[in-house]
Amino acid sequence: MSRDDTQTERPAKGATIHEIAKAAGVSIASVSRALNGKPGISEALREHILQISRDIHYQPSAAARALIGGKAAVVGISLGRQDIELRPYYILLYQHLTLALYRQGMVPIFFACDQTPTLPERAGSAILLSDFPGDERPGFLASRRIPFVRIGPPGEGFSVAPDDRHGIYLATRHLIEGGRRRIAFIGDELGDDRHRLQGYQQALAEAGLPESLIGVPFSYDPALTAYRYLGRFLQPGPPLDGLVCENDEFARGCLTALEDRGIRVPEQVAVTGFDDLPTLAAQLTTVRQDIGRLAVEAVGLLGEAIAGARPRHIDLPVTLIRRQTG
Amino acid sequence: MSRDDTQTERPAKGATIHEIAKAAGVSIASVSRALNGKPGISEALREHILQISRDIHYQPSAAARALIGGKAAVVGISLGRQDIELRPYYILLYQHLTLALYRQGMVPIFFACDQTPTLPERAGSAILLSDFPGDERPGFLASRRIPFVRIGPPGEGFSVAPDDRHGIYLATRHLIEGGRRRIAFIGDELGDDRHRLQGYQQALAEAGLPESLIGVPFSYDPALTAYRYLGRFLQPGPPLDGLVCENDEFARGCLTALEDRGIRVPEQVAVTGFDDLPTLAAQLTTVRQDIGRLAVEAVGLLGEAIAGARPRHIDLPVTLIRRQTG
DNA sequence: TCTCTCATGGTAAACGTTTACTTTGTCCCT
DNA sequence: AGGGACAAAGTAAACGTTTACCATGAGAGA
Repeated sequence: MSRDDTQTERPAKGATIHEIAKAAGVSIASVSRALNGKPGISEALREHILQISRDIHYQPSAAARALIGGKAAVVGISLGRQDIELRPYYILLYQHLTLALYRQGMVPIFFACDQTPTLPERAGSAILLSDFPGDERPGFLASRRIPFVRIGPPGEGFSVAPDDRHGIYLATRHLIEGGRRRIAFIGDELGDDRHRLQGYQQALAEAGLPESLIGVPFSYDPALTAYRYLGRFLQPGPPLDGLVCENDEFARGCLTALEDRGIRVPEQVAVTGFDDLPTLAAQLTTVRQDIGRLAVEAVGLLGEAIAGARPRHIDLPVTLIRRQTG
Repeated sequence: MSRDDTQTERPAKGATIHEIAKAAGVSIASVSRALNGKPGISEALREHILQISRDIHYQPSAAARALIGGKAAVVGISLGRQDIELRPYYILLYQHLTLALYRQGMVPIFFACDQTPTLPERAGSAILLSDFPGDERPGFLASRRIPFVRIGPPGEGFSVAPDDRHGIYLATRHLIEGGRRRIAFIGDELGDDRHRLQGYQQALAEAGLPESLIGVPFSYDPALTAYRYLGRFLQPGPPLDGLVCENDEFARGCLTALEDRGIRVPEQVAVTGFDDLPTLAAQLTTVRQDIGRLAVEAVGLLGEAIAGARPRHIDLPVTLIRRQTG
């Protein structure tokens, strides 16, 4: 949770199922059926009700649902690769998702990636985190007809993601405009961040500069890994003057490695991160993404998925935050 | 969430206010009044009702309370020190707490340490994580008459914690029994883990061995910090044959540092951790604590605190897990 | 044309509390 | 002794859903 987040512990009072019913001129039972994608209602009426509920910003009451004990309110959150599912970025995302779901009257339960096959037993819908190439979860959920939303790049079904590629492009461009000419990219070629590498490549190509990739595998301790990988790279002296890191943790590891070698930042080497995590990015020039918004959009899409709307992707804007390191 | 956790997405159905009423031969209104310390009921009857509710292990449904409109169902989780609140251990704890609370029909919302003064506006009770010496939160909450539970060492009010001291004692004893004689402790003297140092000291004292403390401050990247601190310590060659680490992350950093210097584990140096985090402790000899149980006990105590029972502390058992590193 | 069947939509109960309102009964004052 | 005041306890409504069950009407088979 960002520290200045205005938390609402209950859905704002207002719009109930009864008001939708009144506005639509139907009974509350029909509204409930429409909202939960239950059968026994005509497609036309469902659409009509959905539209009204959108118009009046209807928010289901978590308390009422919990009281009943229905399973519609349970959302499985399927974590991604086991090695990175506890990174600060995901933690923040879990928290925001929890809050966003609660505001919609839903309850999250967490599933490790390899536990996901058991998800349908417990949850009525799902949010998939950090999908990766070859990820079997979307297919699995689709085959079980479980409504779900991916947090990741456009593809089949519902999805939402920050504009990774553009974010890194911005950071790289920023370094280039600052006069840097030997810019390396620190990142993992695999995983759900593969679009970030493309942003780096695009910016360099446009400027006619050579690429230099330092592949750092994700792990439980990204900062330490980056520290060691960069350390090896720096052996012969600094062959570079700019470092575009795929996330803030890599950037922190790089900063520490540079500091331990007496290399001045940003005079000798400029460093940028990605995410703008509150606890990590203190002085870091980085690309900010709005995790709170990401969570809200994901939950919104989930509502659409449950109601059976047409799949779509939402791309979230990112902004370059200039601080001391570049 | 541990991967084999049997999750229940709904609160277990249990005794309700109606059953108490029937057992006591009174109306539910009287039961409610007794339970909430409201006036309009005789002291004798109140006592009687309280006794019965205790006997049948009554747990109020926070969902129902939330429906009515109170904030009784909202539990503020006050995070600890800002620099460590995103560590994997706490993440796991958040997740388990969230689940345990849902099972009681309660909803957690998160407060950063410095946000905690605003907690009473939103939540009816609280769980305090990682209290530290000089922590003002318990006093603050007590003065506002907010029921709360600390996750930490015994003291005033309700609290629950794993037996930190004994766990480290076990690990240290294990190394001593394995023939190690120059055993260092890697940890932060501050924070809520200060009891772990004591366990180390006790074991060494009993064996008549000298202490050697490597102070490593907590931070967003414990593994990297440990790596660097241990690195300095190792300069003149390995002056030690055992490393007792205060947590698994420190241990991982130490293992990496040793590996980078070609020091063999466990032949030359044995290493132990603490927590047994699923993603970190693969081959690590470590002390396991049951985070799921910790969360459940914390929520149970919170129920007692709300009902106005007598404060108590719960000490949770820990076990030594022997793997390859020691 | 009369029923039988379905699809559709409505009615109302249930979930577990809190609380405003009502009833009962006791005690005291005149 | 009659009535007013007050404490103690009960009754029932309300919170916002979900869902089992019932009602309606249209189309179809006879």
